[in-house]
Parts: sequence; C-alpha cells; structure tokens
Amino acid sequence: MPAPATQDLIVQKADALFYEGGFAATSFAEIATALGISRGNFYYHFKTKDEILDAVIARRLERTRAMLDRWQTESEAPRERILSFIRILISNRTKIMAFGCPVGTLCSELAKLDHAAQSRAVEIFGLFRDWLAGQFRALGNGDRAEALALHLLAWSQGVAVMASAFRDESFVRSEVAGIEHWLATLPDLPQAT
Amino acid sequence: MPAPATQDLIVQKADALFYEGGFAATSFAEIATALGISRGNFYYHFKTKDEILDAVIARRLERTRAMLDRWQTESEAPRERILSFIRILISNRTKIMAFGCPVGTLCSELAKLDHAAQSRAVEIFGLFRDWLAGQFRALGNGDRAEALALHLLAWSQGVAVMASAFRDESFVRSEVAGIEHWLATLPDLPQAT
DNA sequence: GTCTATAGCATGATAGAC
DNA sequence: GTCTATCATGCTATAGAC
Repeated sequence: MPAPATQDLIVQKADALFYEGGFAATSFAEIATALGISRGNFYYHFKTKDEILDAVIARRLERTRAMLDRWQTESEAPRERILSFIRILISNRTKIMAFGCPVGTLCSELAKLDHAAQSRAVEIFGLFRDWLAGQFRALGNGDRAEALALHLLAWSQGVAVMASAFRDESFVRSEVAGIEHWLATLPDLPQAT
Repeated sequence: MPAPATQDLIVQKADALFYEGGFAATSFAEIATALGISRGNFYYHFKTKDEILDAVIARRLERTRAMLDRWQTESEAPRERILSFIRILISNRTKIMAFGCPVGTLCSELAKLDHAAQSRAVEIFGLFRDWLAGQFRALGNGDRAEALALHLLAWSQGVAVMASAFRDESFVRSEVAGIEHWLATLPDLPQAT
C-alpha cells in the first residue's frame, strides 16, 4: 500500500477545514500549515481554490455513495435502513452541535456566494433524497416517496441548524426520538402485485 | 421627521448584504458602494466590522420583537398567532429560496467562525422560541411548550435549508401545508383551573 | 514534487484635509 | 460628517530554484 498522495491529503484536510471553518474563511495557508507543507506546493496539485472545492465535493459525493451502499447492505428492511440515516444525527452530534451539517452549511454558504459549485454540492443532498425515496417506495409509499424523503431530509437539517445554534444535546435526542416515532407510525402499505 | 442618519443607513444596508452574501464575504467597500458613501466615512460611525455586526444583530432583535408584538396584537387565538409565524415561509419564499433563513444562516456562519457574536445572534432564535412556547402554553401544552416551540423552529429551519438548496417552491408549499396540518391536529388541552 | 520568493490585489483600519 | 489619501496585512496565485 503506497503512502497517501499529497493531493489526497490536501483534499482530506480541506474537507475537514471547510466543514469546521467554512469555505471562504479557510485559507490555503491554514490548510498548508495543518499539513506541514508549503503554500507554493499547493499549486502543483490544484490551480485554484475552486478546484480544491470541486475535489472536496467529489470526495463527499463518493463517500456518501459508499455510506449509502453500506447501509443498503447492512440492513434488509427499508425501515432499518432509514434508521441508519436518522442515527447519524446521534453519532455525529458533537460535530453537528459545533459546526452544523456539513452538507447543509456548505450548500447555504455557496448559495450566498453565488458560487458555481453550489449545484454540485446540492447533488450530495440529491443522493440522500433518491436513496431515501427508494426506501419509502419499498415501504409501499410509492406516490409520495420523494416528498417523504425531502421531508425527512428537511427535518434532519432543521435539527442540525438548531443543534449548532443552541448546542443542546437533549434537543437533538428528543427530536431524533420524534423522527423515529414518525417513521414507526408511517403506514406500511403492501405493494400491489 | 429628520432624514435617516447615515449610521442607520449603514446598518440597514449591512443587514441586507450580510443576509444575501454572508457576513465574512461582505466587505466595507461593498456596503459603501451600495450606499454611495466612501469607505473612510464608515469608520466615523463604526470602529470595526464587528461593531457593525453587533448593530445588525441588535436591529434584527428589535425588529423581531416588533414583529412578534404585532402578531400578538393582530390575533387573539394562539393557533392563529402560530400561523403568522408559519406563513413567513410563504411570504418570504423568494428570498429564502435564494439565501436561506437570515437567522439560521447567520448563526451557522458565526458558529464556524467561532465568532463572539454568535450567542447574540442565537438570541433571535430565543425570541421566537419563547414567543412560540407562550402560544403552545396558551393552548394547554404547558409541559411540552418549549419542546413544541423548538420543534416548530427546527422544522421551519429545515424547510429553509432545503428550499435554498433545491430552490423548489412546491416543496416549500407542501411542507408549510404539512406544518399547518400538524398544528391543526395538535391536541388543544383545556387548562386545569 | 517540494520549496522560497514575490507579484498583484482586496481587505480592514488609520490620518488628516475640508 | 464626509472625504481622499495611505498603511499594514492577508489573500490567491505565479515564477523559478532545487
């Protein structure tokens, strides 16, 4: 196994720092210092800051796809799979209370910056939406599968925003319990065969 | 009535530009150009950019209080008052689809910047939370009034995030219908006397 | 592939004329 | 109160040595 390429190290570190400090406010110098490389070396791997952003978004898309595939494999029942999604609010609660949701905050920032990469960032939401819609469809809610997926995404985004504002862990836990109750009481319509 | 003071014009314009472009990404030059005044003049009214941010947050707090008071006066029934809150998602939908919620996006940005003013910005959420909790209490949900208020706030924040990501007006309308249905089916417990 | 050095620009902030 | 300089700093980005 080869040592990780510098290019990958840059993307990995930029991903974390963009999340924790925002895209615009994170400078090359900050990333370089964190990696122990020089600013100049940066431009051998990426021509512009926007190229790094593209690479970060590509990395997040790839990792999201991998995570959804993992959830798909780990559980057979659609309801269990949806619970995998819901529970990232719990497992990532510390970072979410500090920095919000990585996808939501990036999309919001890029919207304000009127940045060309915004639509690519929204594709990450699109992956979740389509995957969740597939699960709701498997539960027999074919006609409103996409609306249910968007509703669940919005709910979790709202929890993330409020969690980072008030930094209240008990709020996160009580909302997650509410989401789980909502899911459990969703009618499980048998598919017409 | 005197002409609006330059100081107020600066705060007013900064408020709008911080919303539309973010706090960090909005420069003095941008605000000054938009107002037709010089950058130098700025520092007669505010010593630092953070002072402008403080003034913007104070303005938002004041205007939020005024809006809540208006809703309180315009409707007698708590349920009607809560509907006033819900319907800003509809009346402000164009700006929300472009820039998200002004409160949520500011709190998120300040959290990432680890900015001292974050707690002040969160106070705006606090005003909504307390006012909404008061309405739920009047509906007889005394024991869970605050949880209901936070839940409604989170829901609307989630709608705002997804609205600015996908820019889908029909999603906003269908979620608002969902919130209204949730409110209508909330049990209206009679108060113990 | 990594470095140092530096260009070129925008920023927040200051000084001082009017 | 408003203006025109101007400073110092930090940024993205480039050039070129090693």
